[in-house]
Amino acid sequence: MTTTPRRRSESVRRNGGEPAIDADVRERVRARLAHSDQRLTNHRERLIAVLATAVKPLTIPEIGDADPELAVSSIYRNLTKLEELGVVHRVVTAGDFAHYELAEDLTEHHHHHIVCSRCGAVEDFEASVKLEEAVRDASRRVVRRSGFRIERHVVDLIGLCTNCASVIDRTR
Amino acid sequence: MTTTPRRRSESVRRNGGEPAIDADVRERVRARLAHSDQRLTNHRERLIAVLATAVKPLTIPEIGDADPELAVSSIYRNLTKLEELGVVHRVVTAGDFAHYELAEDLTEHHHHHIVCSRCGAVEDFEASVKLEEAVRDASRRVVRRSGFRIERHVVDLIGLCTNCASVIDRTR
DNA sequence: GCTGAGGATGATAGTCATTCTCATCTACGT
DNA sequence: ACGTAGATGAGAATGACTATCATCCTCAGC
Repeated sequence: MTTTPRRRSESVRRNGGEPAIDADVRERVRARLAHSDQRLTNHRERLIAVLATAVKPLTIPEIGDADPELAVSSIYRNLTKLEELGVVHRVVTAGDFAHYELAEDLTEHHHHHIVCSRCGAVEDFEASVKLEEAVRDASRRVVRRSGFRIERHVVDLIGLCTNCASVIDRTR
Repeated sequence: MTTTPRRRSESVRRNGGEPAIDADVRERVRARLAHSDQRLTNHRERLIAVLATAVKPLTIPEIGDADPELAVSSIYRNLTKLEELGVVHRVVTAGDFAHYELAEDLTEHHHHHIVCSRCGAVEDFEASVKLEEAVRDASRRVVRRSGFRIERHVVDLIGLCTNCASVIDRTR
């Protein structure tokens, strides 16, 4: 991977206090896990709490920083399982680490991403109704034409975050 | 990474013959390299020829298969350099390998991707005018609001390719 | 409360795509 | 032809991610 500067979590929580999941979200997660005979363990709940209180998709180091009780190997194992069950989504960028966020049908908060092509940093943004309609149309057309079974879409705006932009300007 | 089935290139060429670049594209690539004091070497030209004749973004193994003369380490080194110069784009998916394609302003062929969330396979599709307008609008809004310097956008439709869909159906 | 069995945890070792190293080669100006 | 800056390629190194396995929970049945 590219020699990306390693950022760690600064202000990653939506609020300052203890991470606590919305009871509603917790029950929906529990239901989805139960559906596949999976338990909502203490650690999984804390993992989801960290993601639920974040304002943007988090990397594994960021999750570990947010709750140091969580062992790295368990974070990886649980994120993989939770992704299979559709509870979380992996957001792939150009950076060194994958980013994870809660699935949108749990948070009721459909959004898209602004991604820095240099360091892989991710931010959220919400799209217009027109954009969503157009994507839905395209999706339908593709399903009909190709054999793909489309499940969701990604609309990313790629560019340089302020930090990387200034670094590049200085280099030139 | 997930236990992705390792595909190799099957029908990856747009035509069956020797890979040859469109003279127009070659000159534009040469110009862009010269602008940064880089040479369009024989190997770089062949690398670009492989990408230019492909119908979809290619992985490094696929590039190596298409032209076995190209050493893997050189493919990586040159793709990295060419990406910095905006000649190629890296397409990140959930699969084991990154995919590369020629930059759109070289091919004059703006398109988007259908990505399999299970094996990372990628196909191209073209978007409607409405979608493109909506994305452009969103992009402008984001530039004004965040500090990001938006350079391009990605619209991916995520789902399961026919192959992975049938595998999953069989598992259930 | 006690027990046992299936699953969860976490330290550590392993894997493998990607990057780095460096000895060699090539292309171009002089 | 010569020198040099850059390009090449084989192999080593890196590091994100996964697999392993001994240990720890959790909970149903007693």
